[in-house]
Amino acid sequence: MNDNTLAEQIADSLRRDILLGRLAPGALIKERDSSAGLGVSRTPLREAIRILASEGLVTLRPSRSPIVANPSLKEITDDLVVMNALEILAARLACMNATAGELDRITALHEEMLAISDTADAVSYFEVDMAFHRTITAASHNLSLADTHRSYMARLWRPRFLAASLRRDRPRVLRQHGDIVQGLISRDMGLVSREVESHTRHLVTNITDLYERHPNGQPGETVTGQAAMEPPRDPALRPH
Amino acid sequence: MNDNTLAEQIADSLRRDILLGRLAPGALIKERDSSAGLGVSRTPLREAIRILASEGLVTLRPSRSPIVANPSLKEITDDLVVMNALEILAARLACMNATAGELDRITALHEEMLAISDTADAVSYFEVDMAFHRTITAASHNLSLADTHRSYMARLWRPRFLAASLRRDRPRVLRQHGDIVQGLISRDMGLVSREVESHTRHLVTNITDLYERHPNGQPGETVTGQAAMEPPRDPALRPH
DNA sequence: GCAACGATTTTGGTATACCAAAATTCGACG
DNA sequence: CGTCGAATTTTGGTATACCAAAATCGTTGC
Repeated sequence: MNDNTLAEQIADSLRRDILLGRLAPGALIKERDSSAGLGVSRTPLREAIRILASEGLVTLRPSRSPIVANPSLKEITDDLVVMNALEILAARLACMNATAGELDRITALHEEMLAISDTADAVSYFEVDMAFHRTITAASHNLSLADTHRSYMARLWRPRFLAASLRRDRPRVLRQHGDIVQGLISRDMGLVSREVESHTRHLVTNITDLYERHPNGQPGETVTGQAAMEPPRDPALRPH
Repeated sequence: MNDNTLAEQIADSLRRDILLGRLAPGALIKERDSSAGLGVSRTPLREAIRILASEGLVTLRPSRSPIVANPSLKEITDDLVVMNALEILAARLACMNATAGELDRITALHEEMLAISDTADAVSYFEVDMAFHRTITAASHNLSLADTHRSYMARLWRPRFLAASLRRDRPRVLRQHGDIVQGLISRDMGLVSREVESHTRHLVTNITDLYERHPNGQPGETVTGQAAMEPPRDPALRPH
């Protein structure tokens, strides 16, 4: 059998459907229908739904069908505030704990992002953006922090993706990333804190703008393009 | 039937067993045996185990029995670092957002703690301590932050409880709590940040001491006394 | 017409049965 | 006496069946 359990595969599949907009916010996820649609039984589908609920992508209601989460702007902003604090902490810890190899990987991702910024589509561009932030978090050498941060990244995936699609902002983002890289390499905790904070502040502004243009439901239609879109990995189980 | 689902009740029960030390760190939780022992079927027990795993109290291993988590000192310290950041953020937000009523509740809890500090047993004392910190987090008016913080409180419950049992530290803890209350009331974000940080630093020291005296497994035997011990509520489902 | 009520259907929650890895046991062989 | 390996047992993963709330819809009485 496959190395992953069925429930995890289903969670991955549903997560893609939600994040790419194929499952609209507020849509019902009936256990019988969905499991039949995927050709599996209800048991692993139920488990998958709980996984997604713990990531904030699905809302559980007592004795009622789970629905695709439809967070309000306040909830998204609240999540961003928390993720901001986690990223600042991660960056500061990375200043202290990152190995030379990790700094190289971060630098390489930044340079790749610079290289493709003119030509890449939103999807490929965003993939590198995600990898950049995730690598910094990993360099903190704090597994709990990395897990929690990953969870917030997942639930903020869609708003972040939409914001990253604003091509006019790419120069600023790249400049800030460059400053963060500089701060990490020189192990300047004050600098990285300021830059991460500023980075998030712009993100909040952009997402607020987008949200006010498309108050509820789908800001922008289904994400098309390559199906090889990186589905965020579910939080790794920690083998203590 | 009861208002809570069976899986949640099982999770509550297992959580109490783990946190009070009735289930030793590293102990196997076999699905068949445990479910039979509780007189329920495997399905809700499985779900309960996933809940506890998401709280970090149980470790899942592929195709092997789940075991009670047995975190290393580094993992506990890592968790404390994250919780510290979350508490600082919560306290700063509470400075901005707390209502007068919430500040009153926080003050009342602090005064209750002062009143019972000489007479109370470890369990009752710790209950108030938990409530104090949880109320501050709630006053941040950021639900995600409160949930995430609650999760870290849960997984750090046992080390925190053992540290709080050190009676010699109570005067310092009470003084720091008083400073935090003052900072909140005067909405002085700098003050509360410093005090929360210092609070956590002492906690890390105490837990490190305890851990080095009892490296693995049980530092201190099963918690006895009243069975009415507050079992931490599982993270509330957020009705968006 | 319409509102209140009850039968039917739908749906999540739980129990049970089955399957396939993984662990264990025990005997054959060196 | 030790070691390797196959049969057996144990155990987590999955499918299916059953139950009880909740929602839906049709009916009835006003």
